[in-house]
Amino acid sequence: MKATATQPPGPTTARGRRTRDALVTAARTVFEDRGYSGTTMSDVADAAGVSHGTVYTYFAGKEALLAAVCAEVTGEVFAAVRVPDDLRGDPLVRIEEGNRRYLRAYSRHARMLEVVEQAAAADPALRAPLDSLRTGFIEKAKGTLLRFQSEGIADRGLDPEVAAPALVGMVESFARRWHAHGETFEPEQVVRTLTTLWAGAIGLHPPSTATRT
Amino acid sequence: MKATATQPPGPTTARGRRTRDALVTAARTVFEDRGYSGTTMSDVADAAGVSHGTVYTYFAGKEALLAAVCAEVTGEVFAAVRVPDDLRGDPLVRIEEGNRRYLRAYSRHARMLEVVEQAAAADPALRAPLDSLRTGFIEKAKGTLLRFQSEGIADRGLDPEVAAPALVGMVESFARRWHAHGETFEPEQVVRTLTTLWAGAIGLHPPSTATRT
Amino acid sequence: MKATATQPPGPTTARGRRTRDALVTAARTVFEDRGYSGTTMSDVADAAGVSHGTVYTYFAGKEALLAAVCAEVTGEVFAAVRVPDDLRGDPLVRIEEGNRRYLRAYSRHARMLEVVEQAAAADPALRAPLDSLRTGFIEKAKGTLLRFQSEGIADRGLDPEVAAPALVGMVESFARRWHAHGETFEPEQVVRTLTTLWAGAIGLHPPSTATRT
Amino acid sequence: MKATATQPPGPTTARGRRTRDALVTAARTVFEDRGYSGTTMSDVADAAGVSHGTVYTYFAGKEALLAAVCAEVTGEVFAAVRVPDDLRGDPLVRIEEGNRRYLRAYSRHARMLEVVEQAAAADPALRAPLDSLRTGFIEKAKGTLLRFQSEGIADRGLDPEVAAPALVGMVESFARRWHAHGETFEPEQVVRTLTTLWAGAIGLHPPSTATRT
DNA sequence: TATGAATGAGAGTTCATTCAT
DNA sequence: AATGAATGAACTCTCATTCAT
Repeated sequence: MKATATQPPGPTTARGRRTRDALVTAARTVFEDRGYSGTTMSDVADAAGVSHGTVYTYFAGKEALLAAVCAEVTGEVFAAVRVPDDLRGDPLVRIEEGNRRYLRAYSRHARMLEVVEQAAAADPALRAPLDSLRTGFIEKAKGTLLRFQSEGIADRGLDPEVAAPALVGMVESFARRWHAHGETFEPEQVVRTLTTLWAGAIGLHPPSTATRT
Repeated sequence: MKATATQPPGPTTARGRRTRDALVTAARTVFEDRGYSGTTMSDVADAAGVSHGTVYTYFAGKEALLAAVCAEVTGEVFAAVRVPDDLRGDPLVRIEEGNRRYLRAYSRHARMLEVVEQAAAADPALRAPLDSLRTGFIEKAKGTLLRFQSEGIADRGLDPEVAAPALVGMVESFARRWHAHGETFEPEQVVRTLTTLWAGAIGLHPPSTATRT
Repeated sequence: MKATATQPPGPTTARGRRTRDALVTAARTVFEDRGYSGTTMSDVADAAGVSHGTVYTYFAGKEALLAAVCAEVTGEVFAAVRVPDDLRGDPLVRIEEGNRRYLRAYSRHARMLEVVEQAAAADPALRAPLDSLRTGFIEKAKGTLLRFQSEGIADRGLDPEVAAPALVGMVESFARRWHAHGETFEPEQVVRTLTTLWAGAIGLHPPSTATRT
Repeated sequence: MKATATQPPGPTTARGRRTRDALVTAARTVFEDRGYSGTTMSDVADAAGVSHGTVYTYFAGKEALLAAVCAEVTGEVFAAVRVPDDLRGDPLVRIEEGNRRYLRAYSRHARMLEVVEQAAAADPALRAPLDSLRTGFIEKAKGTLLRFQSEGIADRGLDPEVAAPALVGMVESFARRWHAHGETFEPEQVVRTLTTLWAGAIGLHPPSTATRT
């Protein structure tokens, strides 16, 4: 472990804020390019156009820098996935829209999430934001499933504690694989297929099926 | 970058074989303990009871060492998951048995797979064995799905290119999460639930029992 | 503080022993030249004619290196000061010979002792050898004083717990000052004076005084 | 080496004087707490409640800051040790009172003197104030001894050039040791013993009482 | 006078890898 | 085949000092 270096205070001047932002942005790019362990503090400083000592003016160390980038990323992902209320009506539409948004958001940030995962393997402290992101999605899925079950339109025999992480994992792992390999799928085809899988998996038999044919 | 070191030839004497085996075994233990980047060549040499120079007699470098361990592990996993022919009859049973074996095999090797993934994030050359493991499972799933579709017992509207990785990913990501967190599930309950999801996802409506008679 | 780095094992080959010795010798010279904080590991490596990584083959760090030098020095000082038994007769001669040897040994090692003291101020772990050296002399002085008192040839009103450190300190601080400044004293004149002070201080009135006149 | 920074001019406004004083006071506390090399300019600035850039408004650098603190301390010590004229009569009383005051002053400032010594070891420029303090005491002792010798109440065979530094060193090194270790002595007992040693060392045989009457 | 952002030289340390024995 | 001494590039992090505002 490391002697917990004191986190520097936030910048107080406009110039400081600008520099800090430049550092986070630069870090994001460089981390995506070279991975966590492949990135040196000097790489980041260079990319931000400051001396490497300056990085330590704003971040206690490499880890804190990644944490800052990570917070930004998970925030963006989570925000991008929120399904608006007006799509609440049809269960299938709701699932589909969720998947569409998730895949879109995940793709944009896939590399960075991969990098964080790499870093977290070496430094468990970085696991937290990833976990809370994932848990957030799982909780959402669990809520959806429970509602469907209580409405009688989903298989009541399913254990939501198992089903929810499994289904979230299904979409996430597909997205990861999609990004990692060069494989080219037609996005809407993917969305449709995953939605069918999701719906079928929970035994969805909505009145909407009638409408859909 | 790295000067492409030539892979040393395999051991020719019995003693050499013994040393090599000891190294692979030691490496496996140490990697699981400390992760890839957390492990030094000396750690491995110490654990195997040889001097660190000796490691280079058998392996071109750290990466080659991990590759050797990785080959062993993926081989074991793949072998452990093969479903015997006599369970081929009932589709549901077949899926269930596949999931059961997969989860079991994954648990045994979860830590090592995690380590390889960590290493692969930093060094893409290590990606290959992981990919081929995953691809193997996906191909199997694809074959199964195609057969079910041609037998008319699964949803013919599903694109197997999307569905297969998604379903394999569902089980894998559940297994990973299961291992990573301390969460305790009742194994058979998990198998049942994942099987229900799998079957429902592909729209399995087995005339199986009927046909079987 | 520092994560206690594991102390490397001693060298096992002749070559290793040679290198280690060269490092200790080089370190001694360089420390004397530049002080502890003014010396870099590379300075030492250069002086020993090895790469700087090699230093870490034998010493866990800078501190361990100083400790090794320090052990050597304190050992030498202590050995050099032992007064042979055949001078045990006359108390005055005994005191004089003790002072003579102490001053001589101290002068030879004054700079290094100063350096260790400097280092100890920043890192209390290094205080130990210095303290035990000093305590060794004080104990010896205390023993001498007690014997003289019990023989009735020294002032019985003196508290040896105070007098012993004071008298040892008198000689030590003179030696230090002598070395630090360029001041040139005639060595035997110094020995004579310090001996007179020592003897007078403890109220020595030996039968020997008769002989001495 | 270091670019000889020009010493900033003294503060001209009342506010400036206040800030400068705050800095010296803060520096004294922090140096005592963390030692010279363990103290950063920011530590001092923080303790004084100013930004670290401000320190350079008043002091050319870290060294100059220590010099300022050091001047204050040595001044206080020297002042505290002056023996008032009305104790000039009895030689023994005079010696005793000198020792009492010295020990008292030393205790109050022991830590800071230690710190300065530490700094001086790395940077000889800081040696000056310490040396002049010590030299001051030695000169005083020399004067005393010479007077006693000329009055015929001290051993005329002693070389004051050697005896004076030795005796001052005796008291100083005792005080240092007293402070450094946790040892608890009864102060008056120490004063008495040191005085006896001092007096005996110079062969004081005061017709004092006789003369005094 | 005060601020605090920026600098950058430089330190200690690690470890994969090479190579003489 | 085995050893372990030697290498040296590379890295993270510190902090005295400067300077625009």
